[in-house]
Amino acid sequence: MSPRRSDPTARPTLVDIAARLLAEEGPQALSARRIASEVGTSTMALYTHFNGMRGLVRAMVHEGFTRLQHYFTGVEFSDDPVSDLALLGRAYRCNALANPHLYAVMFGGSSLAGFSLDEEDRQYGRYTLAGVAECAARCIEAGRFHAQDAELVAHQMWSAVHGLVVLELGGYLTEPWDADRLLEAQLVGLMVGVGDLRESATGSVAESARRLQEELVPVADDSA
Amino acid sequence: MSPRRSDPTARPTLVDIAARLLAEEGPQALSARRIASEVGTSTMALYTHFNGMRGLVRAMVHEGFTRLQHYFTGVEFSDDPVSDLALLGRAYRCNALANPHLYAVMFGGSSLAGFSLDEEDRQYGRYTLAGVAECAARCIEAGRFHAQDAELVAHQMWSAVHGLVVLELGGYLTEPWDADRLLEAQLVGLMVGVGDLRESATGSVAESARRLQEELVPVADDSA
DNA sequence: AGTGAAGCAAAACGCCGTTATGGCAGAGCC
DNA sequence: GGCTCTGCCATAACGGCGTTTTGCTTCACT
Repeated sequence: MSPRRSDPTARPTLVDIAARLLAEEGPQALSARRIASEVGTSTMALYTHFNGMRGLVRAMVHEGFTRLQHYFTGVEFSDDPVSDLALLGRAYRCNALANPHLYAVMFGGSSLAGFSLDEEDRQYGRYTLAGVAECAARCIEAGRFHAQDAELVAHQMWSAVHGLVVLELGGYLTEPWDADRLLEAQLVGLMVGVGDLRESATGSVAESARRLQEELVPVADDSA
Repeated sequence: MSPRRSDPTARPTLVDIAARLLAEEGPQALSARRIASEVGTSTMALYTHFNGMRGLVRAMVHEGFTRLQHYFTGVEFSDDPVSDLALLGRAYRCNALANPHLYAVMFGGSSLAGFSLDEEDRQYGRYTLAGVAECAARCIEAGRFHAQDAELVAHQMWSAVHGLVVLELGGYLTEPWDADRLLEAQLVGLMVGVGDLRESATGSVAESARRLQEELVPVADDSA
């Protein structure tokens, strides 16, 4: 009945090749026939293992959230939780820029092969962001934020950075209001908006920019 | 060479029917054959008038921005520019909720028929948001915002609300952190983040919620 | 009336996702 | 060893897709 969503031992190659195809040549290269010929089998393999094209796209979405999770776990908690939160935002963007097409499929855009997420997929996605809420809670505990609801703060963070990334991937952000500059303003604005002092927020965001190079880039580079 | 992008006198029916099809049955109903049979012609009409499927999707994107513009012009400037700005954010969301599939195509999601926007399309989209920057400038002039760059504020506003809407349309925002609640927090957070006093921001955002019913809903309902 | 261009119907081409059929290899059992 | 049974996949077909070609019709202009 249900497609074998993520059985890494059985056919890791198929979803990997599909992900590579999507990343390198975009959505239109991701056809059942093309994948099959790339793997060296017939299209039937795709049906026995993934119950069709939709099942494979679903498996790829899960893979996408796993990669996002990987970026998130790369940020270590410091004694400045606001800096941690800003770094999580940067990590979110890094993942999206590293896997732009996959990211587009994950968040409802790119209706690939008539694929649409179901509630289980979305719950899977929400769970990935649990760490952000945890970090927001630490900001509140530290007295940096006046906001009370850590989950709400996490969702504000999510939608703000997500919106920036979608516009960036869509090519809407160009000089002089490019994504890099907008991100800095957006992060500081977010922290101040939920209660941090502007001076503290500016410092923490700047600190997170420093940590991006030192902590996160090595994590992104290591080969799984 | 170039497809007749928006020639309202020649074939208004074709793009209208296509838009209706997209709105009522979603992206997979939007096929050249289906549209042709709905209009009562052959698929060739689609090529003589729009240079193929991509050209028609492009025309629909322009139509989408026109609708967004229509929502924007529905908000009248009051003597509280922050309330105006918040209302523009609400108008943006209203348009997206009224035309969800079209909205998805406009912003890079939903790679319909291999369609992708070109720089002209994006410039068309950016121009639509000029009014937001204008309103942000009025907030700055009124001394409500500490931020200096009105365009930057407009972009922050855009990406924050855009992100919220994309997550909402993707089904990611559920109780108790639903889109309605998140929008209120996001709007207040934005205003405070760019320099408004929390008390003033809360008042202006609440005022904009009142105006949404009085000003904008009538505009949305009037038939063109 | 003659001529030109424009618009569209019909059919075909090469893709697509999907399904039905059938062959083949290996496991379990006698 | 032989037998069956099951999982896996190659092949081929089906319907639908966007697009192109061809040619007919219609209509404006001289």
